[in-house]
Amino acid sequence: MKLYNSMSRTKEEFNALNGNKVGMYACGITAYDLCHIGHARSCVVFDVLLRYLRFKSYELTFVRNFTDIDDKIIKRAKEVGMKPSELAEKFISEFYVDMDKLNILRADIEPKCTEHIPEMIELVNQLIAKNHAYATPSGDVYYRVRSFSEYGKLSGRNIEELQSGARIEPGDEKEDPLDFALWKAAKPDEPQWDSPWGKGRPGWHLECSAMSGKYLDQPFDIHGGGQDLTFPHHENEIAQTEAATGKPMARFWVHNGFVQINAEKMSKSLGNFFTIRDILEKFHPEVLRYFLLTMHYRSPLNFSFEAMEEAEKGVRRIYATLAQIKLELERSKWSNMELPDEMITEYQGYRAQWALSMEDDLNTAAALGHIFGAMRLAGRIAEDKQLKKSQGAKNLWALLLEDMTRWAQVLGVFEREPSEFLQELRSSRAMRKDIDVDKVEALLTARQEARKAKDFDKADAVRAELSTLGVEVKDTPNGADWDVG
RNA sequence: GGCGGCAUCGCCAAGUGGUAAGGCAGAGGCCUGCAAAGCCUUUAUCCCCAGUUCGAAUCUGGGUGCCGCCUCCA
Repeated sequence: MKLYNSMSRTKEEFNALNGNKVGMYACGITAYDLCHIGHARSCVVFDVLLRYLRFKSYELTFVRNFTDIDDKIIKRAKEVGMKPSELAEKFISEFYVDMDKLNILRADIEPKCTEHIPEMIELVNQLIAKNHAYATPSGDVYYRVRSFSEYGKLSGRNIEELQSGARIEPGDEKEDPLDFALWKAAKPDEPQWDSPWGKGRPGWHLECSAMSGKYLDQPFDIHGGGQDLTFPHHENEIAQTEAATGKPMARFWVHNGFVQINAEKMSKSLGNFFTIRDILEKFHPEVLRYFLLTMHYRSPLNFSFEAMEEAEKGVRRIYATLAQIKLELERSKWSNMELPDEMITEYQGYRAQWALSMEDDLNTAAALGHIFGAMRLAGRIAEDKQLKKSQGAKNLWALLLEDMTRWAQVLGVFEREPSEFLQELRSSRAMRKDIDVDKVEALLTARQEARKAKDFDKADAVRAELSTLGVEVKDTPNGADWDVG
């Protein structure tokens, strides 16, 4: 497959160096608050990458860390009167709640920063020994950025450009404004660990170098994260790891694009901030996951509730078609008729295009387009009175369901039993629109009785009433059904 | 100021040299007691200008507009 490598700024052919073993590391969350849509996107993107690599039979080891100690955690813990470790634990468990709903698979290894202090200290020791780092009298340790000649290679910056923007805070003991902290001397009332430089705690960038180094062979295959982590976080990881080991850190650097609100960056300061929970109050989690896959992972993605409603319709349509096909397949007798060759060819086209799309830098948006194509074809066959009873239709539908299982497994959507999912989706929509389900059922029964008596005026009146409630009635061969309009 | 990205139908969105996927919305039709759902048909020459090429949404140069990073951030 082709994968865009931020380091080379091109799509490159991805292959594993070590047989079919692949090591992947993604920067996880800092556990100080609930996850927002941006986290959801990043996690979905790397979840699909992980699923796809496994689908392609790579033997993948995926590491995703938790930052469970840093400035933000300490600050928030003070605000709410918790210990930083308690706060981090709380938000790590909240993370799992959200991610499970979004059908994000667990990483193989989910290391926590505070459980890897010795590894980090060891890494700092190596850097000091190689003159890439220095301790200050107060017990801070800084990375000597100018000692690493390749600094800036990932983010495409050079030292001089960075120099102009860098500042020294009062009281800093840095040799150079560009230097960044590897180890921070302890402050009173803050979590601290013993180290050769006195009590203190690790800097943020250090943990990813230490933990990826511990769990993955270097260079490992894929390092992922949000676009904003490119600089300085990933740049600093590279500086740390490569200066210490003398080996490249990772072969592919993969960055997902940002979620935006009204074409602007989502941030707390702008007040345009949505947590995953905010969304799931109104929408089924699978709708969110689907929505996140309708755009290429490197593009900025504009979030809105209107866009979510559209996504919801898309998901519903796929499942509705699947449900219809499953129903059709219950037929016991099939004619000997085969499908026209053009239909077979068309179907094979969607199938092939799906694979090509995924091969091309994980183009889930295009892949979904081809799934729609396949669904439309399936529906077209079901519309044809002759074809729908044919052996040919049966074979194609069975093949489609089989393919769909694979597609769903990779994308992490459309995995559910269609009828069950449609029920859940309807409940979710009914809740969002404040629809009283019991009342709807009662009206529906009344309408059915009227219809049985051929009292269509009354039946239509009831339907009109349902319509004002926001409910649309569907008459099917198996009775009346309803959905949120 | 430096670095980078983006601009495709009413909206969302694929498409990196060979003649514009798909979704949502709209229109007409089939189906239906009437509807809904579904299916069929239908709606673009790709921000502007110049250039390269037999051929460009796709490459080059210039312009305009928007966004991101450079400070914690998925």
